[in-house]
Amino acid sequence: MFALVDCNNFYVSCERVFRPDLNGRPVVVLSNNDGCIISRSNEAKELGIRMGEPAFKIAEFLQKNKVEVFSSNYALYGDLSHRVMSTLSQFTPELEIYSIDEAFLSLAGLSVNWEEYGQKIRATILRNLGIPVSVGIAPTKVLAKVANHYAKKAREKQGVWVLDSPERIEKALRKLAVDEVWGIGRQYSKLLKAQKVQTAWEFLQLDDDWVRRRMTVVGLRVKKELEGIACLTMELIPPAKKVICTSRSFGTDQTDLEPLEEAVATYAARCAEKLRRQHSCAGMMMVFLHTNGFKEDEPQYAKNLVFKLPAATNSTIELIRHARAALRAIYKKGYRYKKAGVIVMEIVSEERVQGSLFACVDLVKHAAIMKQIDRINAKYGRDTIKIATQGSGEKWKLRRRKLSPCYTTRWEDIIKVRV
DNA sequence: TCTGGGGTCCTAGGACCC
DNA sequence: TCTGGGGTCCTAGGACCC
Repeated sequence: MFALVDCNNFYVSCERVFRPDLNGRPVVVLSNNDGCIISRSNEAKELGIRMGEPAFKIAEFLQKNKVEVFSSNYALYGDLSHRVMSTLSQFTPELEIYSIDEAFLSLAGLSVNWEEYGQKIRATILRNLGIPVSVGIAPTKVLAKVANHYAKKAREKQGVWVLDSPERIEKALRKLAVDEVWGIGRQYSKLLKAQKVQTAWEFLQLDDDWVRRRMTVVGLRVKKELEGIACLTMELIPPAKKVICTSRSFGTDQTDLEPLEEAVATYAARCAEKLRRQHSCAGMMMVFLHTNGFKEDEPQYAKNLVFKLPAATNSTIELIRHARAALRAIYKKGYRYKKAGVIVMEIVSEERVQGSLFACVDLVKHAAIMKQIDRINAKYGRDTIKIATQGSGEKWKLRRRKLSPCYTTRWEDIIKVRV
């Protein structure tokens, strides 16, 4: 058996942990740059606020309905996510952290009452962290997702749903719209609806060959999982990333080269940090920038440059140097830029870097410097030491007007209790 | 004024190898 | 006279997830 534990309205729930006065009220969290709605409390959902809705379009509505609005605070969400996962690890030797707010637990070999076990998980997370979660328990991962879906919907079940018999599974799948199934997105549900398939149960009645042909092995795997045949296994150790991307929209449009250089240098530095964290080096890089495609009346320009690095590296200094050169090659004066980004590819393990016969920088020396920089920044905070090109971000940094304090990760932001 | 950011996997087809 | 068999790598495009 597998359990899928999913935090309810995670970002909103994180904000509420430190603002209990917001319980029972409509609350939303915005994406980076205060762009779109990406998390909604139940009350906000009931008001009809849609996922992904641009915030400026409904600004008036939000105000009128007294919706509490927050900018994304990833430092807070990331930290609380860690704590949730560490609490979950008490319930199983096999935990797969699937995303910032979800995890699969293998319950293999456990002989307990599933319902009670789910309730225990839920109560523990709620007590330790103040975050409500839903628990779905079933024989395969896809079915655990289905169970979780029902756990969220049926409030009388108090957040736990178990699918442990063919009868229960059939009943659940007959009522489940096919596009709610994990792995069936917009395109496949369109394809399925053209075949008169509306529910997950009807999907199961399709011919395996047809599914394989039209939806590849991925679709067939989903079908088998729904039939109760486990095809997906637990991924206990997160595999190293094959591509790493850091990109942001700017708080305000940028025209000059200099702030763009700062931004791109900062993104390159973040990529370098991510590479070092997974003990990898990148052999290829892409730098891109573009104007705001939504502003149809303004001149548009978008360009990217992909190139091989002379030797695979995770040195901030090296990556910034190359990213900067690339930016200069694609930058054109006279446009209002909205977004830029750095992507690193051809990622290899640190130990398996192929040296370059013509290398003109000493990457071994760089590695030693990076190690010290990481150590200092880990202790004293990000960018305590940084490369000068990164600048201060004064001109281009994210808009985050409604940012909450970093209650759990900054000394100055810790809540003070008066006795 | 204003529209997020970061990933994975699979397939088909072409070029090329022995 | 006849037109094998087995394979890799790369790219573009399409699907999906949170």
